[in-house]
Amino acid sequence: MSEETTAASEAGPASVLLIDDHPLLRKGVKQLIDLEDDLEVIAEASNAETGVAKAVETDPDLILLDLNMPEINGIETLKMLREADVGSRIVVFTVSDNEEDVVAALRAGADGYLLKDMEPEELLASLNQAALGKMVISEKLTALLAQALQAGRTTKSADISSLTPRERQIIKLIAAGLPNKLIARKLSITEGTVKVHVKHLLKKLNLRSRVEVAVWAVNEGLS
Amino acid sequence: MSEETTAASEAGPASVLLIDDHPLLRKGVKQLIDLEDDLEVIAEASNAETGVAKAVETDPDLILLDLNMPEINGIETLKMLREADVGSRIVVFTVSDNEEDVVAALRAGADGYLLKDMEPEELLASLNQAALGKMVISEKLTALLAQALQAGRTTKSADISSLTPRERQIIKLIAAGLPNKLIARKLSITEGTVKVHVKHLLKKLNLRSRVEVAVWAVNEGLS
DNA sequence: AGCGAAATACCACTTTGGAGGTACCTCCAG
DNA sequence: CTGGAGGTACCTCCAAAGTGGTATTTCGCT
Repeated sequence: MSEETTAASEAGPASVLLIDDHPLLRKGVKQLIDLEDDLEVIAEASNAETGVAKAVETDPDLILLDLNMPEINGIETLKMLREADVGSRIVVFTVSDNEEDVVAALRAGADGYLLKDMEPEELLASLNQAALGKMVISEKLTALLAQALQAGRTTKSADISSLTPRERQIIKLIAAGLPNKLIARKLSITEGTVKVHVKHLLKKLNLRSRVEVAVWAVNEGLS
Repeated sequence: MSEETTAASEAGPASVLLIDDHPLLRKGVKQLIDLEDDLEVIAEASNAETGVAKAVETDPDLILLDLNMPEINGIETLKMLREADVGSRIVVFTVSDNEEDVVAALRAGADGYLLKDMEPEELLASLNQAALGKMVISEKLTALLAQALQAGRTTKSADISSLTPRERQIIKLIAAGLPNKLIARKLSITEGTVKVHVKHLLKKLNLRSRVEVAVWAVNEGLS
């Protein structure tokens, strides 16, 4: 194997699905893309639901996704797409150069993040790259990203001082690799309660799993 | 609440379950324990199965567990006890001062590790401590333990050189906090396959969860 | 006296993770 | 050319993790 199995490419031009609630912009992008032999818009959608449906239906190579949509925003849509096991490359295409959006999108599994104020040629070049599997990010954002990643920061990211004593105690045990059950045993509380603390920890530190908590703690020196 | 809920103590002497395939030794220990007002042997077992059964049945405060038993060894028994959600303090009582055994026992959730060549008075003192929730370890072992923990080592612990390229690739992603699904996406393989690699990783590194793998990797500098 | 944060507990539920097993393919060494 | 190692996939099954609630107690601060 090694082909056919993962991406749905090979053969002709790479198929593109546009998801954007702005018809005019879709039209413009479509025209632009159709100038390119290697890319072809095979479907469009103006909201999350139909977007996901079309994605599942057409399994495109690339999905261009707007962030600012009514009702269900782009990040949610992104998650929905991934939930639906859409394997397509997903590139966020938006006006927002807000750090939180960028980080959230990449976190949610975006394969690229492009700003709508790009030059058309740049956009095409980026989309081609994306279709080939490269992660594409607008240059304007690289500095911002570097900064965000640097401090291990992602969005605001609180620090250890915002944690309660109990939480600090538990984070160390997580970093020691203990499962909730053992943490509970060690602290003589129920596993359910440990879960509550872990939940709060994840919330406060803006992390997504105990693994991230453990890594964070280790890097933070919470040995 | 705050009492009654966690340990099953209060009231009279702490109840003790002996699990050891050596009847004579059981008898000796029982006599010794019965000299102590604060401890009482309420059951005995000569193998894993009946040991677990009695533990579930009597929910003792303390379980004294021999490691060298036929058929199912002590470590397995220990795991079975924890599986069965036996909340009792479990103290391993054995002749083995082998590092692997000690580490494995503590890993498996033992609350103590005592050597059979202890002085009777020491044993009693230790058991009392254990019944009160203290972790008890024979002094002879402390040096060994310190050494084992020091290098993050636990048992022999293989190193990164024993991993295949694919495994090395995956361990980094685990350390980045990615769940299997995202790792699969990133490597363009199925989640099932990722699980296989993770399984092998756990086996090779002798770790018990992806959290431990992540911590190990971070400490190892696999950023 | 009253309020709010922290800690605890429980419950129902969904999603991940991990174990164990089979199977197929490729590449390389013996 | 046979066999093993590595990689991939798929399967079932069960445990662990996480989410969303509600609720109680304790403690410290107005």
